[in-house]
Amino acid sequence: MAGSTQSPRARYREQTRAEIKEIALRQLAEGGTGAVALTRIAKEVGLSGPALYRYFDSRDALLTDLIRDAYADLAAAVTEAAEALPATTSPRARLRALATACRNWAVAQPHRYLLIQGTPVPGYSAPPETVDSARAVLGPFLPAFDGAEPSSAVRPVVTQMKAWADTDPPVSEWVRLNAPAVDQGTALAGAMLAWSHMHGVVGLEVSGQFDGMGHDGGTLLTAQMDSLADTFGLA
Amino acid sequence: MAGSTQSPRARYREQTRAEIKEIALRQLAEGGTGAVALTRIAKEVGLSGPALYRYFDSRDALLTDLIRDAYADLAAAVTEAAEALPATTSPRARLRALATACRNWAVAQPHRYLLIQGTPVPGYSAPPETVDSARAVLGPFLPAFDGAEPSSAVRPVVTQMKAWADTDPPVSEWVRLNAPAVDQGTALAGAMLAWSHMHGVVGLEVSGQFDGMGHDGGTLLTAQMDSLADTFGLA
DNA sequence: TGTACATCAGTGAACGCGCGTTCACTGATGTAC
DNA sequence: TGTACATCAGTGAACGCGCGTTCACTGATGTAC
Repeated sequence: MAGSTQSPRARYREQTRAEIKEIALRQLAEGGTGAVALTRIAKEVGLSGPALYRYFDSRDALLTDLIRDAYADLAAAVTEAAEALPATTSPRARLRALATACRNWAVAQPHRYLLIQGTPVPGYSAPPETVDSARAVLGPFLPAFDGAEPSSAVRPVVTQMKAWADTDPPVSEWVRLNAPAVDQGTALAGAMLAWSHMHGVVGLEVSGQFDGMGHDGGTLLTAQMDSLADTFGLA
Repeated sequence: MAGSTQSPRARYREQTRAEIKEIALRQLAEGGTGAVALTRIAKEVGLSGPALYRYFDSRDALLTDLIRDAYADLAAAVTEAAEALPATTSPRARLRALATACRNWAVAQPHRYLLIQGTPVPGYSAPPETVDSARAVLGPFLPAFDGAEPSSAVRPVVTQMKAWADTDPPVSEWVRLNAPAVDQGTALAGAMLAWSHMHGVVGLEVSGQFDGMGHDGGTLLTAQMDSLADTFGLA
């Protein structure tokens, strides 16, 4: 809607911006953050170097955009997966489905996953909206812990998360919005553990640590989600 | 012993090599892999740029050394922790202790952890001995799964690991050496899961993702190890 | 509908930088007889 | 113990590179009256 009312100039501008980002992503995939170079991007788009500064204030601004996009994209993938679940889906199946959606996204585009979850880009500080995006990714996990009864092993985590929610109103609010009926400490602990499991598997997989092990990250992740469900006494 | 028979020249040489690496590590800590620059290292050691080539064939050779050292160091930390355990230590306590040793090492020197487990260095291919080092880190985890009875959640992983051991003799041999009495699939699955849990927590922690969450990686990791013990029915 | 002006995309030249690496060479330290 | 030679650490100059970014400028596209 906003798109169709755009002036031709603005539309063209958006198009070029998109093309620039696309090439930047390809460079990222090929050689990591350090390989994203304005000069070479310009050459590929068919522009002179300085022209890029009409579209991005600096190299950092471009990277920021890529990071923001990646977060939003991952969040969208998870949200979409959550919305595709029938209302009758068991918590266990929900965990599986969401975690798998995350992993699929990451494995399909490792460079983007590494961009947001990997080694922090040196000298670069993430925009504050990153926190919101991380929440958008994790939000759909929260309601899976409805009626959970955490085992003694994870109870310290529940306690710590409860304390966090109690002292950080936005967090508490976020949990309430996504999972109104669930104990806050339990929901947060569950989501936290799910996140950590996810990153454990995907992080290793994406860094190529499983290569030549005749071994599949999907099996590992599913198993971890299943035992997470067990740990929280979920159906 | 070998050290004391070294000629003065050789000793001096080793000393300079060590100094170079030390500075490289500091650069790594300050600005990531990309910040490791021979030119600046030389200046800090008080040598001219080309002189560094007497000590390392190239920048890549230096990085290789750093990676090898880091692996060896981490492996040593874990091994040491394993040897400090009394013979009567419960499997559960063993898992906790080893995982904590890993985490302590990583948290104390995040840049080195990121060097070996983080985003792969672009254009750099790891030396094959890396596999051995990874095994040295994971080896001490294997005997913890003596007498384990894996829950149904992780049984698919056990099956997959069993298949791996059956088709990869060196792996099978490695498991047998570290945990002769344990079912190979079970031991491998346990170590794999422990590794993944470890990386999940430490990877997020080291990338600063837990900042401002009033929340501690140690609690999370301990909880994960405890539930891993539960999942495998360990005492 | 035409004109005057403002906005915007894009250019080429230039700056300054630090990088990895090669080369021909010097002087000190070790080694063999 | 002395001498001849080989090895090694280190130097300064130089190469070529690509990088991010600034600047003054041109020409096209939009906008207001």
